[in-house]
Amino acid sequence: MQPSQPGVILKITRGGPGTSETRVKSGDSMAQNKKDQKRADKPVSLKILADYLGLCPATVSLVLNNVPGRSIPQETRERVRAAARKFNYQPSLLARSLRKQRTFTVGVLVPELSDGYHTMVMSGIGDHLMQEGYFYFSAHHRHKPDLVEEYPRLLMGRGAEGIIAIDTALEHELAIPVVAVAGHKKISGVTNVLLDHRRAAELALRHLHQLGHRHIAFMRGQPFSSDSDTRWRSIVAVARELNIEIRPELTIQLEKDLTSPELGYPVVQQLLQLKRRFTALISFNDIAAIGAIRALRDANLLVPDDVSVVGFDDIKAAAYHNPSLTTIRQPLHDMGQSAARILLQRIQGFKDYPKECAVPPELIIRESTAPASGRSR
Amino acid sequence: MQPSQPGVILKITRGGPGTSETRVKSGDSMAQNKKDQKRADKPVSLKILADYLGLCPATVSLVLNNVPGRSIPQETRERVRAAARKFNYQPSLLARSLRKQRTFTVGVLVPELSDGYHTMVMSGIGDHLMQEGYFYFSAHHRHKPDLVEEYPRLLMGRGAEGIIAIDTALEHELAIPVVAVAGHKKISGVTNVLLDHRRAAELALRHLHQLGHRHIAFMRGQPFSSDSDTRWRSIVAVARELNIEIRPELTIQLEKDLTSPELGYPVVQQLLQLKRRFTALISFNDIAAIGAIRALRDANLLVPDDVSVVGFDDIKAAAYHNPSLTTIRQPLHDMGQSAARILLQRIQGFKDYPKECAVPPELIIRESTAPASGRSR
DNA sequence: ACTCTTCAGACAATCGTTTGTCTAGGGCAT
DNA sequence: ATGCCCTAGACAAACGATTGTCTGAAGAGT
Repeated sequence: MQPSQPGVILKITRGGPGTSETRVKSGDSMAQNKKDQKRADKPVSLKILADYLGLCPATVSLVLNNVPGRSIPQETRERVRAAARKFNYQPSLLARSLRKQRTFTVGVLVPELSDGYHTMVMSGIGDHLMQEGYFYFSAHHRHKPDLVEEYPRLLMGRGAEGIIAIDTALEHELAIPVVAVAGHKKISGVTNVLLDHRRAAELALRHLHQLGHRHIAFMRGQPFSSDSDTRWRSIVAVARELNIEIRPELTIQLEKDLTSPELGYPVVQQLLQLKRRFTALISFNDIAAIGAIRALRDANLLVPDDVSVVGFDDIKAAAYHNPSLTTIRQPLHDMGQSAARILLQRIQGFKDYPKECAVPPELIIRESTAPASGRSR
Repeated sequence: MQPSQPGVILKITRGGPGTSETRVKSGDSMAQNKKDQKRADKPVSLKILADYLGLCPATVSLVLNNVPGRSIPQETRERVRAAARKFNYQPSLLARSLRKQRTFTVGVLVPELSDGYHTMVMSGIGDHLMQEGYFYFSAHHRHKPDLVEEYPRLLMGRGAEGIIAIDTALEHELAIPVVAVAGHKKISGVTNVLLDHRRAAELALRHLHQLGHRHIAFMRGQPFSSDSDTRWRSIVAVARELNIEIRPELTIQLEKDLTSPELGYPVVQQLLQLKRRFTALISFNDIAAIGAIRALRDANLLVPDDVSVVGFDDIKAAAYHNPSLTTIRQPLHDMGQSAARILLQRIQGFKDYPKECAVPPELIIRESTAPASGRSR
């Protein structure tokens, strides 16, 4: 039994055979009698606990970790556990990591923290990692190449056992497993989790084509966005098959590094100034689509009556925008989870990991698309 | 000069007086002659570097850290630095942290990873922390009390030197500095960064009052949301001063734990079924406001013609919604930055930290509010 | 009474750094 | 030639945990 001893932190309960000093850590003068250990100057370590119990740190460690194959009587085990509870002992993951060469930590590289796309992926990642007992550092780089280069190194220095890179242009192989979400470059040691863009292009173009749209404007993503290129090439390929013409003068290009709808507004304004006829617009993503719709509306064009708009991603706002967005859903949360799952498998030494994991998109039809009316510009 | 030696990793360049073994780490059999150390089984440590240089680890550490007051000739310094570069030496922050008892790591506690409010605060936090050379663990708890209790302990075990809690109901004091964003409970050792809710209520109510609204519906936040209570009390107080009546039958209460506009939709639907006249709605936040607007529209009510809606937060979607939202802006990014700044000050031992840091809200007038027309319900 | 097992736990090395102290040797002045 | 100081590093002890090996004592068996 361990009666609580207010005012005294360390006390040898039973003198051990060898070490029977009442060693009191230097920090713990008797001035420390405020409360039990509330204002803990330092968290209590294994050694402190061991001294208190009259045992050696190793033994305490064995008990608390339930190491099998060690003979320690039940009574002692309980004494140890009681003391651990009493002092609210929390093992130092730092020390443990150093010793075991395992940190249960990964690094997550992301361009931006407050963007819908990235945060939905991150929530999938976070869910899986926390569930599996891992923690993660997130580092945002805003597409700055020097940071993209530097952060993986720093993360490794902090013990990251693997890295998940979201929409990030990694340049080369790393010494630890890497999973890239929306990564297109083939790099040795990097698993790419990405959308089936071919299928996505089919869904979007077929939908518009079936609605009778023949004059379609296209918005290309920013050069630094990983998906831009692949998505565009898929669109071009599918358009050819469907005999849909892609006109250069109806093709606009995002440039700015924004995560607000402001992204899509000016480019669509410019498009409108050309006065070319089009009845539909395929936007690079939902955020830009919202900006595009605003630009159309400001030009007295109704969506979908005059122009149909298809978004991409299906971020949360898409369903509640006015008009609600027809969009190509990426299962972002799932993609994050898959990325985390694959990464942990690789960390745990699973060799036959996939080099690539393609997930299927889904067409979500809402209000922003309608049959081509013919009266539009 | 250090000619590169492909195929040989460790080589004593100059025999030191005492230790002149060509000690090769067990892992580095001569099978490892693929490339220099690309597929690094293990990152190169100070000891490996020291063996290679014929120095002792301590000396190498002294050089690389530029420790002042140590006499080491320039030539040696350069030799050391060249080797560090060559092997791409990255010090283990783990080991360093253990030794120096400083981790340059903080923990961020957040209910949800993919919510506009939280992520905007996080981006402010992230900006400041990274800029100051800190990394952070984020942990999301979805308002589950056991996780809210557990995560701070785990974070401390991982060496977090401080914690930032966003919209999180902490219960008690911790042994490390804590800054709460939108925390209202007064807890010893916790600095609260919060909005001036009194001022916010004034801005919202005055605005509607000046537009002629007299029948105003109010939406209260979820009980688990930190701001709910304070915000509501401020509204009640200001309403009394302005002689605005708060009718129970026009007061609705959010319950669900959602971060999508779905949050506000059903409660407003229910409100509409009561068929009570109101010309304006003050929403708990922008997300719920978007859902509310959708509910109004589905009931054939126009915003702002029939009902004016005021949001709260000014998330990015607010400006681009249709109609764009009149809202009370919280400087979320700034609040995150302030929280991080205060936390780091406290970690660095700054004693006279504020117990509270109130930031001013701002009224952003957009399209969702208009003069009361009288023709509304 | 003697040996052999087993039990309960101590001991020590280790993970990769940092940092206070110590020393061998060289150069200098006397 | 002697003593002293300085230089350039080595040495060792941490930090807090884990883990393989070792030992003293008690108990069992003959």
